[in-house]
Amino acid sequence: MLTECMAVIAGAWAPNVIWCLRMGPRRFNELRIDIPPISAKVLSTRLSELTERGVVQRHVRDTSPPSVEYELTELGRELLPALDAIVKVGHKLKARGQLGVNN
Amino acid sequence: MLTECMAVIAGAWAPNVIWCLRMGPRRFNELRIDIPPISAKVLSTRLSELTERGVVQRHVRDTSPPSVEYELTELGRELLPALDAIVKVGHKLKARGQLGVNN
DNA sequence: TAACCAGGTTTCCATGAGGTAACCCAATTC
DNA sequence: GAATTGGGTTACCTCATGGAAACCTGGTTA
Repeated sequence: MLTECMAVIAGAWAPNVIWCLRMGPRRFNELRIDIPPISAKVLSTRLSELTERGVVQRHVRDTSPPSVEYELTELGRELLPALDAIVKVGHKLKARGQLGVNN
Repeated sequence: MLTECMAVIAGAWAPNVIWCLRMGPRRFNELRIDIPPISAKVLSTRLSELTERGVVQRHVRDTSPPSVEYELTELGRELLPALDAIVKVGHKLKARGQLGVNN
């Protein structure tokens, strides 16, 4: 049950993608810049998974060359408070010097 | 930043362990029963990581044979609303037939 | 004296997710 | 006609992670 639900945000960089989209729509290459270590392969995989899961929407705008925008769905936006809560705990732990991660 | 904070709940079954501890202290072998597919190795790894991160506390009770209880710290309990939020979204997606996971 | 318990630890192995880098396509600009 | 741009896809490799199963330790009971 929990396992199943956690699958919504599973996969490398998935939470980051959701997080970057919280401010509004973003294009493929913008996301690559927002999340520097992500590769095109993984970003595209993650975006299609998240789209398939109904968390993200893909819009193709008929410009030339066509540009593609990704944005959170309403349901996707419901994940933001969850990520927020995790970030808060993360900060507290960091303040205590626990949580020894790099970036 | 987010990446760093997400590390708090990283590793297989980590969210499940936290989730199982939400009702109160639990012993090693109880957790193995609560989360059937977890192996002793992974459970013990996860418990020590979570303890190190300050999310879980380990109590050895001087019985014979000594029993060990694990319980959420105050900080650990702050993760519960986050997991809750994710579960809620998971349920909505499931109701829509998206999210094709097994268990 | 042998077996049993809790609470792990150790060894070994396979797998699959992620990283790198090269490539693709069509339209546009130089 | 060559290069660029956006938005990817493909092929290949690697290495960390998790699973399985055996083992350990010290006290207890049969």
